[in-house]
Amino acid sequence: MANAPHGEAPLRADAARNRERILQAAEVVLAEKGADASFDEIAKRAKVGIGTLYRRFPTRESLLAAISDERLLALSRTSLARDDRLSPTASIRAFAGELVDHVIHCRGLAASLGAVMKSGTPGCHASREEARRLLLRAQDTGAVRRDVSVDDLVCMVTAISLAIEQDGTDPSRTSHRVDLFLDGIAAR
Amino acid sequence: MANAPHGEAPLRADAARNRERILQAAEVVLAEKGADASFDEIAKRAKVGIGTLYRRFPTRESLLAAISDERLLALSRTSLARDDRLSPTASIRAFAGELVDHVIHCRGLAASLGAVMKSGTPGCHASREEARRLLLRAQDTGAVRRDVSVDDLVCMVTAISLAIEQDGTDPSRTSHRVDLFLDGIAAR
DNA sequence: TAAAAAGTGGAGGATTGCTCCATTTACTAT
DNA sequence: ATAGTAAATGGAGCAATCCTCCACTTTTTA
Repeated sequence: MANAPHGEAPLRADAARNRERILQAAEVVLAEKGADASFDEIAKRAKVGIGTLYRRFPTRESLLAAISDERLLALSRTSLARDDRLSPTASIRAFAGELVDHVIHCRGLAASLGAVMKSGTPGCHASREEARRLLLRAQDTGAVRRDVSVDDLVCMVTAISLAIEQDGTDPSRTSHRVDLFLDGIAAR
Repeated sequence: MANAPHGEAPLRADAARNRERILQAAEVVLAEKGADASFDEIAKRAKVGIGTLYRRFPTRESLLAAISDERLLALSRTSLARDDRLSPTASIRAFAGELVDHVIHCRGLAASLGAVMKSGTPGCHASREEARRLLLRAQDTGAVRRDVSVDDLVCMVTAISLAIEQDGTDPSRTSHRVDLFLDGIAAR
């Protein structure tokens, strides 16, 4: 587990410890109360002053990004690792499905997924890169239209997740929807 | 212009007047500051006490639904009226495109579109009905897959609108995107 | 071990959400 | 017309949350 902000200077020992405490607390609180849980509560649970929380994670988005980071990194790696076993389209399908699963798991993340994915955290960056790679591969083999972008893909994932979160769509419809969207971007 | 809540007892004259004022103010403020604009500001602009606003629209969603209502009703009617002039697929395309336009116009509506459409307001209800009708017709002529639901369609509209709202995609690409996704639900 | 750098906590000002109820206004029945 | 009543109003005010700021503490460095 990385105890440093991906950005620059390494943290002082106590700061790194606190950062970790915050992330753990945040994960619990967010899973419990959704992505708009109060920062005060997170700080309290982490036994850290509110100031410390803000210093480390100036925006809600940066906190969400940090929490998602490891998972996204793992997702990207397994995706990369398996794609010689799957067709380009099937790879995208799998990756998108797993992404939805993660977003659903962090209740409320959906609404800010787009911003989070652009946050530059290693995992977020890696997963955007992986999405790009998947799309390019599929486009090169002629399976997907040329005019589809990574952002289009992220938007799909967002919309599917939102639907599940908000109007209580049955999560089992996820893969059906992913299919629909993917057929939409398929070349023909 | 309906001056009554769709639900029950008709409003008193002054209340109806105020309701209308609120809706007009809300439309302006929401278009200006997005769907999470403060209720206080809306009340102030409508020259109405905050209490009045809450009495009439207890939730943000109910306000959004009321604002969308007339427009959605109109959309449904024109859609119904023109469908002998358009192919089933073209009808859906047109309807979906107009829906996206409306959602874009109410900045921030996209994220709660699903919930709003289920609110039961006459316009929201009518447009869901119209969507259902369009889908069924297209499915009966074999133009669209059997496994596509109204909610799937709403989800797509959400995705397209989100894409435009969030990463500032050029709205002129809307119809292109609608095409993209409609191809996805086409039978083949 | 002392100076410098980094980090901390939480008080507090600002904003917003929402409730509550004394007062005002519109309807209704006579 | 008018009195009675039911509906509607406005905004004070409490609670929750956001986020900044800075006097103080802890770690690192030389």
